[in-house]
Parts: sequence; C-alpha cells; structure tokens
Amino acid sequence: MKTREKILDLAIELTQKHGDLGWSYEDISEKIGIRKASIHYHFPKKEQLILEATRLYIIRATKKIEESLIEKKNVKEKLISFSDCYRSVFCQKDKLCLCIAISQNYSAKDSALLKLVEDFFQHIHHLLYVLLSEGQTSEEVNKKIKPKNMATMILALFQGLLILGENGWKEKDFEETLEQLLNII
Amino acid sequence: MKTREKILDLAIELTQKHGDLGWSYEDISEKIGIRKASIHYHFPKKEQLILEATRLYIIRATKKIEESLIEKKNVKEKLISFSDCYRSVFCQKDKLCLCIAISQNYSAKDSALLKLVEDFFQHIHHLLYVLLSEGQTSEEVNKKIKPKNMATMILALFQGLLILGENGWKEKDFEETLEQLLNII
DNA sequence: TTGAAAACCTACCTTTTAATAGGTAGACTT
DNA sequence: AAGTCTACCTATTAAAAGGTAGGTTTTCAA
Repeated sequence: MKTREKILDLAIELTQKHGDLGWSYEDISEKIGIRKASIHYHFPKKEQLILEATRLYIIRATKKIEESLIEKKNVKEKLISFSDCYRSVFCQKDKLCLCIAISQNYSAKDSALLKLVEDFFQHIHHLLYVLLSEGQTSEEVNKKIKPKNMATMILALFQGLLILGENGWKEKDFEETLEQLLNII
Repeated sequence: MKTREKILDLAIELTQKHGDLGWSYEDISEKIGIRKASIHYHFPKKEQLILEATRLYIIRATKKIEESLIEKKNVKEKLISFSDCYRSVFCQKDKLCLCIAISQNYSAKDSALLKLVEDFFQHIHHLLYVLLSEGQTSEEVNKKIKPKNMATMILALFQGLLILGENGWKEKDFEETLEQLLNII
C-alpha cells in the first residue's frame, strides 16, 4: 500500500479513537516506520491531513451505507443492513464515528471541514428519508410516521448508540434497541 | 464566586466546546485574570481538574434531569421536561454533553473518569426505565414497548441529537423529533 | 543509462504546554 | 507578636508539537 494511503488510514483510525487533537505526526511516523518530516512531505499541514482523512472516511462510510441499502428486498432488511454499518463501529470499544470527533472542536475548525461533515449527515438523513417514504408507499412502514422526522430519529439514535458503546453498552443492547426500532416502524 | 469554582465552571465549558485536549491552563487563567501557576495551585494536575470538572458537570446534569421528572403529572409531560435538559445544550451551537467529549479519548483516560461517565449514563438510563415501566402500569405507555430497550433508545436519541445540533440541525428539528418520539410511546 | 521528479532523510526551529520551584502579601490563629 | 495558612505571584524547566530547510536515495520514463 502507498505511504500516502497508510497515513490517511492511520489518521482516520487515530481520530476515531482519540479525536483530532489526540495524536501527532510522531504517532503516525512511528507506526508507519518513516520519519516525522516525511509525513509533512505528503501533508504539509495537519489541518490539511485531517481534511483529507475526513473526506476519505466520509466517502467510505457513504459507500458502505449506500451499498447496505441496495440489494435488499424490504425496508426492514435494509434497516438491519444499515444498522450493521453502525454495529461494526459500536463493537470496536475504542472507536467513534469520525464525524463525532470533528463535531467536537466546532469553533476551531475551518468551514470546509465543517461543511463536509454537515453534508455527510444530511446525505445519510436523505437516504433514510427516501427509504421510509418509499416504505410508506409500499405499505411496509406505518403511515402515522413522518419520514423526515423518523429519519432524524434513526440517525441520531445510531450516532448516540456509538457513544453508549464507549460506555459499557454491549452488542446485545445494540441488538435489542434495533429490534425496538423495527417494531415501531 | 470563589476562584476554584470559576476554574471548574470554565473547565466544564471549555471541555464541552473543544474537548479536554482543546484548552490549556493558559486559556483559563486569561479568562479569570490570574496567572497560570495559580490554576496549578488549585488543581496541580490537569487530569485531576478534568476529573473534578466532570464530577461537577455530572452532579449538575443529574440534578437537572431528576428535577425535570418530578412535579409533573404524566409520562409525556415528564418526557418533554426531560427533553428540555437536552434542548438547552442542543441550542448552544458550540457545546456538546461533556460526557461525549470524555468518551472520545477512551484509552487515554484513567478508570476513575471512565467510571464516572459510565455510571452517569447508566443512571439516566435507569431513570428512563423506571419512568416507562410505571407508565405502562398506569397505561400511559404502549404495552408493546420494552422499557429497558426504549430507555436505551431515548438516551441514545438525545445524545445523538446533540451531535446533529452541531451540524446544522435546528431547534425545529429537535421539536419534531421529540413529537415523533411521543407519538411512538 | 541518465536525468528529473518523487519520496524520504537528518537536523533544526519555534511555540505551546504542563508542571515545578521558590517567594510574597495578607488574613487568621494562638 | 509570632507563627502559619491561603492564594496568589515570577521565573523557569522539560517535553511535545507543528513545521521548515536542505541534502540523499529511489523510482521511472525518455
């Protein structure tokens, strides 16, 4: 694998684990086995590295989520498949969604980074909205539900579950919460 | 107000805004108007300051939430009152729940701090569990719901909403999501 | 095979940060 | 009055961090 990719992968992992302030170029250089200055060769400024790492993370996460929603027949299957994207992060007891880490330092961030993250959440929200809307047309989803609001609920729910995953909640709890959600819809 | 309290208040605010790595003793000393070394007089180690700030935050948050649940007649009123605790944080567009910030650096933290946060989430979960259970007895809450799982859902939902609040979601969205939740219960 | 670009190196610099040492003014105690 | 404590101060240290300058090795295409 190319060094550049290795750096980005590590930056993503470290940011998920410790936040963007919780690691340094030295941490990355040690793990890759090249010198600190060489990281600067690829990414002169940390701000830029974080921006590109976030962009890559979002591309991957979006792809994974979008794939989870196709090739499934009904809404419930799609939701289960969607939840699996979160489950895999939930079960890694030291990782959060990278976008949570970025949301942290709000005021300190440049607007390009913020926009990336905002658009990501908006995009996932839209996917859920479409899923629920179509589910109502096909009578798979309770007509009492407002797709827009339920989409927000589901998105917030899974982001929140990731936080609980860091604080003692187990996979079984994730499972049962998902079940509860499916009963509602 | 005593200097010690001022320091703790600022540590709480700064951690909510920027995470525990996003501020220094200098930031606090500047805002209070005393020297950096004087902060060390009150809290020799930063780790200790963060521990005590977290403890204070949790005491306050717990008190606020517990108060929100008494002196209300029915379950829905209590849930609305509960949600107001989160709404006030949600609406401050640069603040998260401090416990989200602490959950970030997982592996780096000492176990005392982790336990504090875990117990906090567990406690809030228990309060919601009791509320929902009693609500089923009084037939205010849908019998199909499992109180334990719904309590997890509600807790995760509101924690997650705080993250969306940093990313473009508005108070109206909070409102509508709450409404959706109340329709389900 | 050779020349240029890419990738990496050593060696620094600067700033920030947590933390410590040692001292002082004023209040309170005995 | 003498001693002691609280709450602050100045000054300094040591480490970590982001970043730069300039030289060396590797890669690869003409």
